Amino acid sequence: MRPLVHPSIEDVTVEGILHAMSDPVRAQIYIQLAGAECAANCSNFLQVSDKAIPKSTLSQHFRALREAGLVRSERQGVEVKNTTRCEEINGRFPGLLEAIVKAHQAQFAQRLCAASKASVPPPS
Amino acid sequence: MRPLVHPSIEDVTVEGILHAMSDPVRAQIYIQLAGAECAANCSNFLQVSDKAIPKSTLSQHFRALREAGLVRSERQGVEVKNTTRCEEINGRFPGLLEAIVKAHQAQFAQRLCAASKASVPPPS
DNA sequence: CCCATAGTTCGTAACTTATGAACTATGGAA
DNA sequence: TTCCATAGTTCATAAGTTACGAACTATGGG
Repeated sequence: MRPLVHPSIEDVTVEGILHAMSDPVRAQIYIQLAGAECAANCSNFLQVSDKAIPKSTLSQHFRALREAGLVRSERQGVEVKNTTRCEEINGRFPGLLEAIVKAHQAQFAQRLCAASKASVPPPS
Repeated sequence: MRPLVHPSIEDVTVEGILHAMSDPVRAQIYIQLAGAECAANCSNFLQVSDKAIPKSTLSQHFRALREAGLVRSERQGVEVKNTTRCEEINGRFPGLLEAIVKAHQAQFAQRLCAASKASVPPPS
């Protein structure tokens, strides 16, 4: 089993970050990691917004996040602990991650709002 | 030939924007459009950062930008004029496009800088 | 040593993207 | 009109990417 590979911060690209964050499952994972107090292991995400994610798929998503430079993964015993590399990325691309996370959250809020309106028929 | 389709602003998604902007050619096109004073036609981009783009590919890139909601395309005679929808998008996702464009530009500047250092050997 | 847990890798089917060739639309010239 | 050039789209297909079940690997107990 090959070791977990992380790009050095100079090799992290905007394209890579945007691509990684353009997948809703990965974006959700990243946002939860960013909001978490401590490192999370992969299995914490076998369930993402009501959707079951097969573990091979999850493993690939973590690899994508790792190779884009968004997360750092470290073996700890039988588990892999994941943390974001947001500080490094902020150093290189200030404001980028914050804007992306904020936009994802705004969209989530807008969807919730739209759904609640849909369930209450409009005044005729 | 089917007419040019644009999503309404409520149907524009963060995922879609990120995915569209994660391609370097599309990002370059978007950034140039955003900086342009007037609408540009597609053929202005048959050449993007020293790389020739086949016109069928270019057409697909414009379609991707259009369907992600990033640009508006309008037929004007034999040409198609393209403009960004940045104001609408800023209304829905404030700061997102600005951060992405800024990051792409920062990366471009960093690459230029790295290249100029590489051509001058380090002091031994 | 064996098992359970956590995750990775592999193989393949499904999807996406790039591009040449053929097509369509528009506007002007003959 | 008819013909042609220009600008772009669409189609077919080859190449690349992604999803996920099955098989595998690594680690830490009993």
